[in-house]
Amino acid sequence: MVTIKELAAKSGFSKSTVSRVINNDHNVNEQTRKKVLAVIEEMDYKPNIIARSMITGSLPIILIIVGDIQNHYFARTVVGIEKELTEKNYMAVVYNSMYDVDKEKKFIRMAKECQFCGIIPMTAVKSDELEECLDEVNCPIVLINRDLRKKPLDAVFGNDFEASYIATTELIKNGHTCIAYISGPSKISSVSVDRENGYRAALKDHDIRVDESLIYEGKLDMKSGYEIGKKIFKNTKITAVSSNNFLMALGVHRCGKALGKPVLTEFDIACGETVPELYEESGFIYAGSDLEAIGAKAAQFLMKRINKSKEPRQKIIFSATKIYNPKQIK
Amino acid sequence: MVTIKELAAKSGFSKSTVSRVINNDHNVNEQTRKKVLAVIEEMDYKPNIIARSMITGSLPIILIIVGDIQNHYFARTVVGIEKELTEKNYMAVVYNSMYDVDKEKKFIRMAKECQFCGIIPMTAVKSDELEECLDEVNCPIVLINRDLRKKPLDAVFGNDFEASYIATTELIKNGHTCIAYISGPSKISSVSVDRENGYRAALKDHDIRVDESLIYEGKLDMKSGYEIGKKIFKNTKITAVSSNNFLMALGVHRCGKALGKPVLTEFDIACGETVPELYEESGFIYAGSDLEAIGAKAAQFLMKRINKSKEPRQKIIFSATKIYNPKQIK
DNA sequence: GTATTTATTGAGAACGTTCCCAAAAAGCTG
DNA sequence: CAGCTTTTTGGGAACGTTCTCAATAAATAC
Repeated sequence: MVTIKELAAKSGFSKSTVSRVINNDHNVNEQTRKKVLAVIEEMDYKPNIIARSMITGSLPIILIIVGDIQNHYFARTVVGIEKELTEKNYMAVVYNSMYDVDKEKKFIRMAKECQFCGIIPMTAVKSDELEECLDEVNCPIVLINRDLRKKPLDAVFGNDFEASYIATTELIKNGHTCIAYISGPSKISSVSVDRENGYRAALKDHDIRVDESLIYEGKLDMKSGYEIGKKIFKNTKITAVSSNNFLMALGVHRCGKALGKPVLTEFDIACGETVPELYEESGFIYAGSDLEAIGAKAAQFLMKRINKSKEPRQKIIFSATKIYNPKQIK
Repeated sequence: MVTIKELAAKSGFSKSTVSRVINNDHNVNEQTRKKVLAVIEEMDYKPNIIARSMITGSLPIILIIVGDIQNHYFARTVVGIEKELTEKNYMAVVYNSMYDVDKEKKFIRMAKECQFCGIIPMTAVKSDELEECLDEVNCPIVLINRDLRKKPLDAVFGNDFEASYIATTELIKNGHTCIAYISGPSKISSVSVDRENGYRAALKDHDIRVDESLIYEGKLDMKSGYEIGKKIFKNTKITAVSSNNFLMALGVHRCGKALGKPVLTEFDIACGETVPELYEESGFIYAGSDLEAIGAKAAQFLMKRINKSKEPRQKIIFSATKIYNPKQIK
């Protein structure tokens, strides 16, 4: 590999001058700059990233921690982050914690040891331990759909209240009045609380009484949706379900099919987040924020901090713009 | 951060000796080793990866190129690779080429510039350009489900013939005799050829004549499956489809539902690869190799090469062990 | 007891950059 | 043209490792 030293020898200038040209420092004569640039071109010089990182003390790599990359929610957001990073010549290492707090802590420590230049922890659960762990880290951090109690950090959010409100409203538009709700575990994340409130508000705004017995608390996974489905289908008054998330909605769908119910035809199922690409036109009703856009924004925030921006802490909320209801098309 | 220099000062030995202890070089007195290790423990020393990479000339990071990380085929394999790497303190950067050869070339060059220590190119298409590009790279490369014409490299394969053979046989077990097939573009990859041969062999072995008019060539995506579905459902003799891949199978399913056909109940759909986790018990018949295992094996191969193994080039084929047919359970 | 080997340690270069500071060259002021 | 500032350049340290080679200490051989 060609080094600065060789460029210096070939061009007749010193290492320092060549370095200045490379980092386009303005303290260099226009003539010299041209000559050096010509040599760079000629020798096909590429800077040694490791050597550069040796000086700066960090690699142009950021760590993204996700619960499970096979979950579309994380996958899409990561795609958004990476598109943004690649453009700016940064890279990302993605780690799956499989929703294990200890693993997440391990990854965060690793990011420090590996001298990554930033972290986007899309960590699974709220935890004081995790907050402490993030406190020890000295590189920039940007949060997605999460706030920390103590540390004020840049954060990007989807509008979960709105998403659930819209999804539920679509059910009402389709003529449903007896709509069950499957909530998430409210203690863990504010997302679940917001979505449930969206459901409640949608009913109220359409003069439908909220029946607490129609609200079931699930565990966010498909199995949980399946089990709750069994209860829901016993109550023949219910003609539709609004679910906190897609996986539980899918569970209800599976359950309904197993029981021979007219799911996705007469019996509608909605959820307050976008669905995986493969399910996009499969009949589920959904509303959610643009995950790729959220990821991209988070990456932008992070890069600003990496470049030592002193702007006050920012927080952005993305509206729920991805809406789908097959019965209301055309 | 604690450095070797500080360890040296504190322990009373030289940088060199401390370095030897860290890399457990045997040329060091047992007493000294213990003392130094105690200091390392006490000061919570962590080696500086960048400085180390400066010497070795490469980062402990490998590049994985995939067509699209949102495709379960890639996602699962990547999970397998990463599990293996993380254990050995290596990291992975994953890039989505979105099936664009130019992007893939760009990524390969980048891996070289960034001095990554290995590449697993799960590249989309066969291409001479790409082969040339890989030729220029000097770090170890391991292939998955692909062979290069010129360069003999370690490679890991799924058994595609077998997978398609099994999937088709399951359809026959379910009582079907008039089974259409959706092939992939045969010019691009040997995978498509193998799977088609699996279909043909399954029919022959069960004394069913292969009717060439029942074989449709698709483009691997859902839309393509949907379009072919239209043709298939016109022919009322056909009672089942065996598809090259899952996405086209899903397309047929969508088409069938739109046309009001009894898909996944009377009309069976099978494919010669595993399906995304969310579709695992949705009614599709499938057979395929364990993608995580394939990924893990590829990572092992790669790490052997990184550690300068001089073993002859290896090639492993994973049998199609993941089989699902809802009608043949119990 | 001297010579030779072996085990253990240390000094210092090297990796390819960036950064600080000083030197040289050029331009300006009076 | 002396004295000043500004522009442009170069020398060399620094980053934290590993690696080579030499030096010392200990052990063995004769």
